[in-house]
Amino acid sequence: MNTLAEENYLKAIYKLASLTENVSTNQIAASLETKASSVTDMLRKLSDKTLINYTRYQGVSLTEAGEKVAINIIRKHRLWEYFLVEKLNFKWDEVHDMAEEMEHISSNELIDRLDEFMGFPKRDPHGDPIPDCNGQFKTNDLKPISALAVSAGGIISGVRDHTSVFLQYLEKQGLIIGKKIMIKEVISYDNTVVLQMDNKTLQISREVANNLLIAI
Amino acid sequence: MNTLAEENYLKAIYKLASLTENVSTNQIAASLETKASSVTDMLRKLSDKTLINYTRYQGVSLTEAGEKVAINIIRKHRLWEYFLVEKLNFKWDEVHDMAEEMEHISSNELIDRLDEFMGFPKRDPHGDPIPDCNGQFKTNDLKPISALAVSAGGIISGVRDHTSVFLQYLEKQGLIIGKKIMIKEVISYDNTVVLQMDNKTLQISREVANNLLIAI
DNA sequence: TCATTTTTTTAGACGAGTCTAAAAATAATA
DNA sequence: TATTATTTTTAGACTCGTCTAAAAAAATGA
Ligand SMILES: [Mn+2]
Ligand SMILES: [Mn+2]
Ligand SMILES: [Mn+2]
Ligand SMILES: [Mn+2]
Repeated sequence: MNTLAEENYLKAIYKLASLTENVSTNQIAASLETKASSVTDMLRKLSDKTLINYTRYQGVSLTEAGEKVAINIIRKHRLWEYFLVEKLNFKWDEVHDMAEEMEHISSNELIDRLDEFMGFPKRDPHGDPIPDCNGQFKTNDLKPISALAVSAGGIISGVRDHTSVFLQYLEKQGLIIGKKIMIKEVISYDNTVVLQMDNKTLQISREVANNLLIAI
Repeated sequence: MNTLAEENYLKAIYKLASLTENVSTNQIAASLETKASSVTDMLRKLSDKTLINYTRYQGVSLTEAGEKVAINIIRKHRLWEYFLVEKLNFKWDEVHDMAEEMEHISSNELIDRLDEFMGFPKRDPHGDPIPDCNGQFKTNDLKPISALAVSAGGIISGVRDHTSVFLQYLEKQGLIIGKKIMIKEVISYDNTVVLQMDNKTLQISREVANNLLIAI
């Protein structure tokens, strides 16, 4: 059907499209750690397969067919992550790279049965919604902690950064999904956020606050 | 580490080596449904990586390193097949092609945890032994039914042909792993084998008898 | 043994996916 | 608006894995 490289491009475009309507060549290159010239080549190929809308210098968007493929890859990624954590007892910071490979296992029958085997989970270990077999899922209506005002609060429900080093830091601080937090203060000097959790006070940097998502 | 193509070549060489000591270029080409010239190219590459012993026109054998890689791929293949049948309720004739993809998932930690999750199974759905995490496994001491004399018998314990069409045929005839059979007669005209199973008599062709393995 | 057949290797090409360097188009700014 | 800076595309090359066609080596057998 589609090659591994094509699938990775479609997924990257899908994720970038949630931020900006039309995705640029350079954005894709940065996201896939490749060169703009390589991206241009691939865009022509994906365009020929009518998986993206592409006109030179104009940026790209996914077609309906392309979006369907992208969502299916994300579905696989998140279900495998869930499997690795819930069934094989990996930690949430260990599963992303493995899922990056497993999301390309082609069989849909397999992934549907995996979904059923695990009881149709709704969220992956990082709080991201898992699309169902028709590609439907609730969009995450989450805000970064950095967007909250003082005395506002909520429940930790997702992360923007899936790297092992970030997730391990959160774990160490006890900042895991499901925890309730409240903003006590934002230090104006460097935007450090002081927050309350479990009757404890702790400080997180602006950068961490940007990458930690709260359900309000 | 090794590419997908390299892994498939190593696995093919390993399987062919169980039949003949030194494996020929043409044998590999046939087994992988590719051309002899492609095989020669890959052999040079695998030789450079010291995964095979290769001298021109002489055929190949795996080095210790190459054999280790091959056994690990087979371990992954069989564990995934077991998973698909035992956990996701696929039938034994449905899992081979999926496992062909899954055997290339790289993480050994993952496969070791999968092994543990399933209780360290010793045989895959087709009766083939599953190597443990050190590559150890009992060699299958099985004979094809066609090698048995009249009035000899045993327990169906493996298959030589993993194609869906063959396995479905066996299933339909009730010739599944664990069943006890006994040879009643071999018809000399075409070597059709008449056998007894569950107080029933049934006939199988020479070809089927060649591909159905018995523990004696 | 020597000619013929078979097997294996080499030579040269191709597509996929990538790269660097340079050109073209677009955006920013003086 | 004209010039400069940035972004994007093109041109040409490379690796990987494959192919066909042809040459070389090995096996067969008259
Ligand atoms: Mn992930
Ligand atoms: Mn995730
Ligand atoms: Mn198999
Ligand atoms: Mn098997």
